[in-house]
Amino acid sequence: MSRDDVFRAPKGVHDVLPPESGRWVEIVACFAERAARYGYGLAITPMFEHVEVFHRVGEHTDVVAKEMYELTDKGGRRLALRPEGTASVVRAYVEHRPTPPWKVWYVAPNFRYERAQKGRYRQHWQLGVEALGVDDPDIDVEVIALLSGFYRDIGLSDVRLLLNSMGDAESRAPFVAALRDHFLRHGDAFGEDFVARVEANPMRVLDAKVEAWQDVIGSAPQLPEFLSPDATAKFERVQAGLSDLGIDVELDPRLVRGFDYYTGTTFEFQSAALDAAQNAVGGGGRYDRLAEEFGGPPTPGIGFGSGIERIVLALDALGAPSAAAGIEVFVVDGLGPDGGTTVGGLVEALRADGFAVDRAFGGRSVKAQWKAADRSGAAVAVMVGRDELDRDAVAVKDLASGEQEEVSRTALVAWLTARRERVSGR
RNA sequence: GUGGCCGUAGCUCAGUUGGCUAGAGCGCCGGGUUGUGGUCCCGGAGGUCGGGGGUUCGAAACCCCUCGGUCACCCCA
Repeated sequence: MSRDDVFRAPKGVHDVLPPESGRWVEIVACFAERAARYGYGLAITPMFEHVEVFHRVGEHTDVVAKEMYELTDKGGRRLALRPEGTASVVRAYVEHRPTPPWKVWYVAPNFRYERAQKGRYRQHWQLGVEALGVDDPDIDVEVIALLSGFYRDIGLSDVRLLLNSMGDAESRAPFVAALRDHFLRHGDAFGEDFVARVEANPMRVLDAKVEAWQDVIGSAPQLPEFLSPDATAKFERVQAGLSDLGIDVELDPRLVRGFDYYTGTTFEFQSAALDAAQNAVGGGGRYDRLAEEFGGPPTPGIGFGSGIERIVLALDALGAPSAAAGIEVFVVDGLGPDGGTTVGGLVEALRADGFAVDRAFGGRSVKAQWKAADRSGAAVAVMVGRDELDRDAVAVKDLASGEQEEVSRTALVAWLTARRERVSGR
C-alpha cells in the first residue's frame, strides 16, 4: 500500500474523492443557493496575501503567531497562505472600496500548520459570509439566520447556537483590565503558561480547559456587566431578532473565539455529533474596527466561517443520507468491434437529452458490461445489439426488477423520460 | 509544539513463546452463460508485512530512528 516510492499527500492534508465528494457538492450548492437568496455575492480572493494582512488580524492569536504557512516569493515578497477567511475579504474591501452595504460569501481553503487530528487539518475548507458597512443588529440576526437555516437545510439537526457580545471598544478596555487584574491576583500559582496567556490577552484564558484554573475562571468578571448602554441595547436587539425567528440561543459569556478582532456580537455553532475537542462547526462575529486597521475608512462588519470537513463529519455521524448524484442510464455495447461509433453516438445523444449516462470502455465482454452496469448504480441499462439494430431499436432493462423490453430508437428518450417521471412521482 | 495508542493485499483483519513458499473475508479481473447484471460455482491477479537501521542461525513479530494515521493537550472550522 503505502510504499516509500509512491507519492503521498503531505501530513495533515487529505483528498476528497467520490463518493464522499458528492456530499461536498451538495453542501456547497446548498450554501451558494442560500447565500444568493440573502443577497450575498461570491467573493473569490487569493489563497495568499502579504503576511502583514494576517498579522493585523491578531498578533497574539495562535493561528497567526505560530500556525501560519509563510513564504518568500522570487521577488522577495513576504507572503502567507490564508489561515482564515475574514482578513482577505476585508483587505479586498479596503482595496476596492465597494459601496456599502457589501455582502459577500465565499468557499475557500484555509491553511494552518498544526497537529492534525480528525476534524482538524492543515488545509481545511470554509464556507462563509461577510457583511461590511452595516452597523445594525438586524444584520447580525440575518447573518446568524443564514447559517442556522443552512445547517437545517443540509440536515445538521443537532447544532446549538452559543451567543455572546464582546462589547465595543469603550466597554472592552475596562473589562480586559478587570479580567487581567483578577487573573493575576488569583492565579499567581498557576505557572508561567497562565501568566503568559493573561498578559497576551486575558480573554484567551476564559475558554481554557485546564481543570485547575476553572475556579478562578468561574469567579472572573463577566463581560455583560461591562457592556455600555449602546452595546447592551444592540445585544438585546440581536437576541430579540433571533427569538422572533424561532432560533434558539444559549448565552455564553465565556465565548471569546479565536481572533482578537471581534467586537460586539460573537457566536458559535456546536454539533453534539462531534467530539468535544472539535465540536465547533461554524462561528463568527462582528469586527467593527478591522477595516480601519487595514487602512480603510471606519467600516463595521460581521461574518462567519463554517468548516466543511466538520459539517461532513457531523452529517456522517448523524447518518444523514447523502444525495450523491449518480448515473441514470448505462449503455451496453452488444455490437463489439464491428459496431463502429454507434454506441458512442447513442451515449452522447442521451446525454444531450439531459440524462446522466455512462458506458464501459476497452471492448469488454457483454457480461462484464452488464456487471459494470449493475455496479454503476444506474436504474436502467440500454443495450445496443445486432438484432435490435436491424429493427432500429434497443433493448432497455430495469436493473432493479430485471424486466426487459425492446424500444424503438426514436421512442427511447420518451421511454426514459416517462420512466423517470414515474419513479420521481412516487 | 508535548504526550498516549496504532501501521500485514484496494478495504476490514488473522498470523499461537521470533522458525516452512505470509493467510481469510469482501472487492477487483476472467470463465461457467457463442448477447444479459445483482445469487451460485471455478479460476486468477494483487503484499520487498509503512520505510531505514540494529539484535539473532532465523524478524511481520524484539530494540532504535523515521514517515504516516489516530486520540488528548494547546488552539481551532
